[in-house]
Amino acid sequence: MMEKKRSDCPALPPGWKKEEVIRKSGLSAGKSDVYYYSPSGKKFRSKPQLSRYLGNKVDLGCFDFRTGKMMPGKLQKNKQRLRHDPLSLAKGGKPDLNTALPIRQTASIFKQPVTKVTSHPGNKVKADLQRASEQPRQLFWERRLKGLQSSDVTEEVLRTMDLPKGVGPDSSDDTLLSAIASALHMSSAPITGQTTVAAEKNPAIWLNTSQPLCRAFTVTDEQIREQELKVYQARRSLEDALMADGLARAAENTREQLEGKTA
DNA sequence: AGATTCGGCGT
DNA sequence: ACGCCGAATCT
Repeated sequence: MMEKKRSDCPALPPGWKKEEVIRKSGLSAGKSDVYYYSPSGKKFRSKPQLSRYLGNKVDLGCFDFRTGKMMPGKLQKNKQRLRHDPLSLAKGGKPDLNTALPIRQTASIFKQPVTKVTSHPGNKVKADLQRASEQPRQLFWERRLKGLQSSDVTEEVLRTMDLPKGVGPDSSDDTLLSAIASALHMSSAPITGQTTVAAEKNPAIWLNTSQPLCRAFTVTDEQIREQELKVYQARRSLEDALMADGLARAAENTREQLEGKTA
């Protein structure tokens, strides 16, 4: 069989090969596709894929995927946006070519950028742990959560719960539920709701922004017991499901082994 | 199953 | 016009 021509690629670490194949038929006949092969033989068919794999090893900022050469003067748009609007990367943006900070993969519904710590002695980034909680918040910031809903795997929207009446310009149950969940995520302090009645009359002055926009509530022992029961039951059914799955897998394995021996 | 190949979406 | 990647097709 005819070996494909894979050439060395000087712009990449030793051992990497480049291949160009011409399309033979179809509407795009005559065009070509470029592939790269790692020293271990893995195939790469795009720059983002290559970048993901190489990580910080090689800066592909000015690497031209098609030609396989470094092109001084190819980097600009990505960098400018990064300086001016770092958070846009947290949303949709480009698959950053390893110039962007990673986003913390936590359960919080807010994307939390990782703090880049350098070795500069004078660097005081996050020297005091208070800073995170001292950051100013918008009044009514919960409104941004409006319309967010949780759903299960079948995309059935989960029923919201009955909640104490809201305070402020938006008091729909779904927003309030999100606000409470967020409050639980973002602070280890107790979540009490708004404790001063004044907040209802003039929220702009009396609102406690680290508490969700609802009247103060108290959680009774009875409610705690109900919730404990729910968690217990959920754990039981999960345990059952895992057990059943384990047995099914075991049965499957032994069946395959028997078939292998008799074949 | 894995490799190859072209279509076609998004920019 | 082209990069990128899904998926049909081939081995």
